[in-house]
Amino acid sequence: MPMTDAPPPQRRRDSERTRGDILQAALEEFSSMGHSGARVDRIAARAGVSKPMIYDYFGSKDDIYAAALREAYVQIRRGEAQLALDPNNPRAAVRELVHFTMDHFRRKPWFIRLLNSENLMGGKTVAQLSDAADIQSVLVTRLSEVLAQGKRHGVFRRDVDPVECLTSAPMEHFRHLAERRVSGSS
Amino acid sequence: MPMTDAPPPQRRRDSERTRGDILQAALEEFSSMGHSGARVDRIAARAGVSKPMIYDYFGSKDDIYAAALREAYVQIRRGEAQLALDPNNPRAAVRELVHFTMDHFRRKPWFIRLLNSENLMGGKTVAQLSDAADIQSVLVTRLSEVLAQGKRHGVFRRDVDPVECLTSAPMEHFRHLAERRVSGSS
Amino acid sequence: MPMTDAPPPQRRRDSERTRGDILQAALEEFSSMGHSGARVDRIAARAGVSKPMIYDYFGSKDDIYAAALREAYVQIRRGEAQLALDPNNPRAAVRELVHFTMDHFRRKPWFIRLLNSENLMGGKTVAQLSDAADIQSVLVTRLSEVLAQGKRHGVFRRDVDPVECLTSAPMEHFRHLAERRVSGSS
Amino acid sequence: MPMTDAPPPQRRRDSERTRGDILQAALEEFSSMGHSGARVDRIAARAGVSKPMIYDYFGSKDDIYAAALREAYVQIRRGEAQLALDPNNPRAAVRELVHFTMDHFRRKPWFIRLLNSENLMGGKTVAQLSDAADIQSVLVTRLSEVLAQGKRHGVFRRDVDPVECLTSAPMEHFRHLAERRVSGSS
DNA sequence: GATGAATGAGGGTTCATTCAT
DNA sequence: GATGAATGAACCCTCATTCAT
Repeated sequence: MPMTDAPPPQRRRDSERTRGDILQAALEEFSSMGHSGARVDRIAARAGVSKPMIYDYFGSKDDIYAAALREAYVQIRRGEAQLALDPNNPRAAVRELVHFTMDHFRRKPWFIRLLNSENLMGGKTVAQLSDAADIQSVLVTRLSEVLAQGKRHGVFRRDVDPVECLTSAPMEHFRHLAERRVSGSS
Repeated sequence: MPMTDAPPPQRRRDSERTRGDILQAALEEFSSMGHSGARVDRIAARAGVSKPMIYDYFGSKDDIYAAALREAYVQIRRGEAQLALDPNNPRAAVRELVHFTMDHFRRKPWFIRLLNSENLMGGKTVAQLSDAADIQSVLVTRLSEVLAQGKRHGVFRRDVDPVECLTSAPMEHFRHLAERRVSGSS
Repeated sequence: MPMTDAPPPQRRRDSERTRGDILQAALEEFSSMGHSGARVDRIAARAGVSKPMIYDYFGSKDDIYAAALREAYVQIRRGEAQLALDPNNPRAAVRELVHFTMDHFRRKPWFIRLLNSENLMGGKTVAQLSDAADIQSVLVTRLSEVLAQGKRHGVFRRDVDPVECLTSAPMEHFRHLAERRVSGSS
Repeated sequence: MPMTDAPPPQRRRDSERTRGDILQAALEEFSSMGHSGARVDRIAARAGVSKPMIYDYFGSKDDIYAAALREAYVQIRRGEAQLALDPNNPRAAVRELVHFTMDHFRRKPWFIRLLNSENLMGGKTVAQLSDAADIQSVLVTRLSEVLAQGKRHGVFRRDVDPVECLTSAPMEHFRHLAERRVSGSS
């Protein structure tokens, strides 16, 4: 009579991994359901842990939301940091950055949905993450370099504040592009 | 003694107006809070009616949501219908349509937020509105006309399904524009 | 086939009475179980209402607790107010007051248990009831009168602050009496 | 090389001390927060041990509560046992006992609060401690001696059951004293 | 012996929805 | 037609308790 009955669920003892699993599950749940539509039970189920663990690792639903948002930004910034931007060709560098961002949107649709969900809850903005500045600094630094080079090369007409680029709503940005595109092609 | 067919119209007027008030309140609540963030109490308070009235006029929270979505589309379509599109200049006609849409987005920010909130509730899509087809038909018709003319004039290279234009995510649309814009300007 | 099935629970529509029922139930539950031992479910069950009603009438568990405490004081003060105290015999008046209080303790044992339960939750004291002063003022007034008369008649040796009488812990009071009694009788 | 019978005693010492620490922490927690207000986490933190240790040394929250209650009684009884009561002066002996008890209350306020907390949990009474009788027997014995002597000396009018003295609520006891005091002084 | 990690069972609170006037 | 009063079903969160190292 061999031991054929599967071992009991064998609760994970790896706290690092558990934390990651919860975060991933939260990312999925929040981006697909929004902040108020998300259910802590579902996050727990997706992560394969019990509900109280979520409160052990993160403090509350809002805290997991913040952590998920933070994680999303960390992921995209990490990708940007690994980009090889040619400092001598600022135009191409900007193009590269935009392309990477767009590609990230397409490859991880939950990202843009998660960002959108921010608008739907009063007051909770990514800017309120305690270390938001640190996280965004990666992009700011790279953008600054590129813009500085561009100015030096005479490619861009005037000083552009990289932080302003970040804070201007993407919609506005796209709107401009769209309008110019249409009028430009007539 | 003029206008003596009195009471009924007045009643109906009030009834109609109450319905409108509720709808407007729902529009505001849903677009600012999202589907699950919205509270029926708040809609009632905003509309200045009691909660049961809401269930009298609409059947359930989801029904009000659908009605609000419908109303939003009706409003934008009504605007489009009043647009004077030159059938002999399809390029300009498309430009006009896009401009109107963009302007609508800017003037009524709740519209785009309401549309976004759709993605955040599983399954509930505008397509599920019972008369979605009818509502959208205004735009479809106009777009069809324009595209047909354009094809005839040789402006557009190939058949374009107007419905496909509507269902493709706006983001995708913008992405194309953005990518072309960048590469086109290098 | 006569109508023998009892009418449905016939939900109470009398908000005044419902409020009173909840308060009474809370009084019982809190005094028998203490603040943290009390269960909102049980209060609701005792009062014969559903749980949400408790949150409609009072705002939270802590608020019902405060209301119950308040009610307890109101009840004992009401009794004191109806006491006929002879202003010309301060000694007898004090005796009367003490007797009434003791009797109240004996007739409504929950009262003293409810008061005791205060000590078991940090910070929550009767003094924190917003209108504590108003409620206690009945006793303060009566006590002041009696003490003033007593002083005038030369019965009490010196000014006694009635408020101090109230704030001094009953235990301390009893301890003094007990010690004097024992030593006095030796 | 003195004192080489080393490890075991030391171990036992530590074990004993850990147990004592937990008990002391429990005493503080239970008397300040009541039975249901007490948190096992806090007891562990106060005692400087991990939570599972508590379940190793005691079996459950209720068991710690019982142990704390027991410890409280053991402490007061130990004090009483060391009292030098003059068997030939029963009146003074009783006075001494009462004085000691009152002093104990004053010096260790948590004692009376812990006792009070009993009333606030249904069913859990000191009487349910398995060895309650043994613990209380110290006082019973001493009281019996004193009362017996008193009767022999003709100081007390009739048989008094010492156990009844213990079970009658302290409040009742104080009430008698208070009433007599007031009426006696008129 | 000691502990970090994990959980079942329940507690307080909210919310969409209905009843009865 | 209109509403104050009421509720079932969750939802977020906590807590005593145990497992596995």
